[in-house]
Amino acid sequence: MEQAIHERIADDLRRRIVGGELSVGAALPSESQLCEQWSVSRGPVRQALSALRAEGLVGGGRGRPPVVRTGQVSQPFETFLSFSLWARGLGRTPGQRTVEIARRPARPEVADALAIDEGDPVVELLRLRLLDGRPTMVERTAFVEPVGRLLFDFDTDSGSVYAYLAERGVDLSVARHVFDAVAADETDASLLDVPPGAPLLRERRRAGSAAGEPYEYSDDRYRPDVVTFTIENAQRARPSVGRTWRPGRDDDMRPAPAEEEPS
Amino acid sequence: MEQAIHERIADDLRRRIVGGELSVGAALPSESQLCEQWSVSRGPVRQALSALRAEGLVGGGRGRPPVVRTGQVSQPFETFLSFSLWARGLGRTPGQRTVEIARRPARPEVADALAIDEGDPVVELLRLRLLDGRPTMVERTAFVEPVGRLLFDFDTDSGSVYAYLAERGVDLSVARHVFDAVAADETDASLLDVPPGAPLLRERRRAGSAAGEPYEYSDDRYRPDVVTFTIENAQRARPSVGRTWRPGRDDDMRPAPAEEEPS
DNA sequence: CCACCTTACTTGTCATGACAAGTGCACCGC
DNA sequence: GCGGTGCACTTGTCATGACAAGTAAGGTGG
Repeated sequence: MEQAIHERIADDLRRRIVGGELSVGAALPSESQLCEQWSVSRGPVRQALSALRAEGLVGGGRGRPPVVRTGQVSQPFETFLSFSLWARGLGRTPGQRTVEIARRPARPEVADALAIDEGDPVVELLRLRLLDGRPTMVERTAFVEPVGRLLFDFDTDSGSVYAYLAERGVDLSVARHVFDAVAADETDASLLDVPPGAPLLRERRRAGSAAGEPYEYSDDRYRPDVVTFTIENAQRARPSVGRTWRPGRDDDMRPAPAEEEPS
Repeated sequence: MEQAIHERIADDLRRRIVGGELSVGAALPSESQLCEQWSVSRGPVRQALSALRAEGLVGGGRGRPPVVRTGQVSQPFETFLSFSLWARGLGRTPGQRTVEIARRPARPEVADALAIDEGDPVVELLRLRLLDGRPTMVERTAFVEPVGRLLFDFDTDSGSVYAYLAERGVDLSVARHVFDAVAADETDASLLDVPPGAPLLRERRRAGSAAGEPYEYSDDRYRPDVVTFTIENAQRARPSVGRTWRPGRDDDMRPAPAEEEPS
């Protein structure tokens, strides 16, 4: 028995929900029916349904059979952390152009985020990320020195830094993302092909080990006409988060979007 | 017995964790100990721990007693939905200035978001939201007509629209938030006291009933120097989301933030 | 002194049984 | 026809019991 029964039940139901076999609003089999189908007691069945409920996939309550709430699944941790993995999962082609990689003393903001002293050495990476060849995001990442030094042995244009670090034994398992908006500076503007001062969606990310030790701090600036971030929120279920690609047109970025003005 | 035992156990442990009595990294009582303390079987105890695990508060695994992972709790649904409730929970004073409330035919974007026909009547509300008297957010909300009509009997400058709608029987129980960045138009600029074209953090929110029927669509534009949004993400636990107030200075918004430029 | 193994303790999983509480529908009386 | 009632079915909650699987510590043999 490799996988627990309740996980197999959950996986099966999840597959049927996201696959569309069970459409939104449709009623799932009742607990007793699932018990019969899988020849198990109510325990594992309830455990599976509880997991799906926590994911926000199914709803329902006492006296009411479970129903499909949505076919949307929250993006897993790795997908949410790595641009390359996210793009590939979307079926798009990720790309990158490394502008510079450098070892230099930590600036105050970086030192604070990485919990090291100002002036301690860090490895900073400045990359332009592409989606199907289109400029999408400017990434300014600072790694603590023991992690960053690994990057000098790696072609940062070739693939996912995250996957490379993972196979080198760097465990990134907790992350904190803070979102705001900034105006494009000269570097952003020329790389992303937008006018200077254009609004960009900024994600500042701090990621580290399970113990809370920070490994990387990143300042990512997205073209808001290409990428948005999404939070799905329900009364009782846990929120689900995701990064969303918007297949917009190239000329979509106007200085002031007047089309949404009321009156 | 008003509250189920497993909920009482979970509440007690949660209180002790966020209250600091159980610090991060500390071990919780083992299951058998909790069984003794509460004089219950393992069922409710495991249910309580499972809930806390889903909230990301505790970790641990087979053979290892549960440990406190973090004292941070995800903001509850209502707090994340209502500006007034959020501000008050923060200990700040929310304020609002209603610029206009109008009944008009739905524009295409609004009609699409509310799943009604273009030109169907909607009630649109344009408000400036304040935090401790400082301009913080411009809110453009469109309600479906049956809900929006209630607002004409309500002083939209007096308090929380959500609290009012809730007590009138409107159940907002699912919401979807999409984040991007836009440049401030003339209206935004004059209300928020920023230069036209300044970058704003935009949250577009669609909220509705549990059945998925949309009730409101809102375009909220935040001053990014005052409010940010946060996602806390861990390898196995569900993500926790929050809206964060940044006690910044008033002169913090420069045309181009050059201080974060590398090299 | 160190590597290995045994052992006690922990959590994960599952079965079985029982009752409470909520929902929806069919039936019945008016 | 219509409204109210009762019943069948559903999920929520909890007890008890059992075994598997993983962890950590202490003892043992080299």
